[in-house]
Amino acid sequence: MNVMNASPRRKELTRLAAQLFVQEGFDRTTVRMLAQEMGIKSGSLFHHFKDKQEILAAVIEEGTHNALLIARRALDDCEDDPEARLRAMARAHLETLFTDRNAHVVALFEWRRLAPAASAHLSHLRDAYEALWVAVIDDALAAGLIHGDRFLVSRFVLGALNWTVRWYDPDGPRTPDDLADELVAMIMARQSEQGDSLAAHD
Amino acid sequence: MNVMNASPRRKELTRLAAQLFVQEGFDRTTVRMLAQEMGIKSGSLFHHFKDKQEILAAVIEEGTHNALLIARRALDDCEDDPEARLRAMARAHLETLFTDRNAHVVALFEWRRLAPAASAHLSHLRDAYEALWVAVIDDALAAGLIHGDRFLVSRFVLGALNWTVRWYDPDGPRTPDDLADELVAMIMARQSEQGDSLAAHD
DNA sequence: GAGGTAACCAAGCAAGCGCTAGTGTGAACG
DNA sequence: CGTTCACACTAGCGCTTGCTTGGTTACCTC
Repeated sequence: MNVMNASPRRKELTRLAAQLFVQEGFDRTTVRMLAQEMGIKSGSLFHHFKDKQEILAAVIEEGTHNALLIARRALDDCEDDPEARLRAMARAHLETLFTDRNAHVVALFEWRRLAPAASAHLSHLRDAYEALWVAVIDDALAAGLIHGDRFLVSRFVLGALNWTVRWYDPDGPRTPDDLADELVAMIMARQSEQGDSLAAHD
Repeated sequence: MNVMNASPRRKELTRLAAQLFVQEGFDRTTVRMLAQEMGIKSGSLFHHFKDKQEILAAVIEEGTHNALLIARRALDDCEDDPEARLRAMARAHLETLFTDRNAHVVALFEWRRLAPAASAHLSHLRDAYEALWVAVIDDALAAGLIHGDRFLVSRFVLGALNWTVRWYDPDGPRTPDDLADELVAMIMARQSEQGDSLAAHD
């Protein structure tokens, strides 16, 4: 049922489903389209998933689970000052957003299609992830690195980051890390010389 | 066909459609649901709109049209310095986002459901709106009010603003103007309460 | 080689979908 | 008074939807 005990086959099917959900949207993706993409017939799909809803839940769970892992690892690996942690979180967010892009686009834009039960379960995963952000933002505020309302700042930052999936071009000149650094530079009260040179570079 | 020569009845129907599209999503909203909400039978709907697509286009056109009007008025009415203009745009954006919330949520999250023809037509409206933003951001950059890449800054700001529809509670303690002011404060290089010296650079 | 199991298929059902055709009605207009 | 027109209705067509059913393989285990 959950992301841990999924068969390899199911994982692969989940990946393909995520791709289709992004291309077409959840509602317009039919079980027949899913089956065809997977190289099986539509009836066989229900051997792997109870119903279409469960496919959506699997996609979102996989993505959110990975985001949590990547963010935790990034925080563990980075230096222990507020600026480094803030930058690490922003980088980790964009890294997972674009390596696991399909799953995250689905999580961001098709969440409401989840049945209430699945939504409740997955909310915990998402809350755990957001808690990491809030902690990092709080530290940055306490250190005077940024200022403003903790709630608003975190929402604005997450909004700016999440919205990148609507315009960012991975084939363009900018790396996800460039974006993360630029965003951190933008919101920092006291711009460092490094922030300026980053902004000028291109 | 367009937002100018629409009958009052059609405008009212468009408003109701926007509400349903937000509640259920475009794909899950059936013509029967729309008709019931409007107090007519499903067949009668096609007297007012050519097809379901046209309803979506009408909703989005109405919303984008209003956004453009409000933004232009806000820029006309405000003082002529970069900071005031930046603040005015942010306020106008949130004002239209929440007075016309349904239409804008549809425009933001159901744009892809538009048929190519309608999408092409409405893109011009949206581009005109974004051009206002780019001009204001450019002025703010030139004045040293903010710094960073003009492209990235505008994307980040619009992302942060647009994402508010996902979390902002109109019944909460904060007004849209509060949000706008806080966002502008967050990205401004020179915070008022902090006599930071950075006029030297750039 | 018997039994179990994971993976698949063919066929199709019941419900719901967008949309059309043809008709009725009351108000407006010459 | 007759015509027109906006607006609504009834009835249903043709198609697609998510999902079920009953059965068939291929492989693993004892």
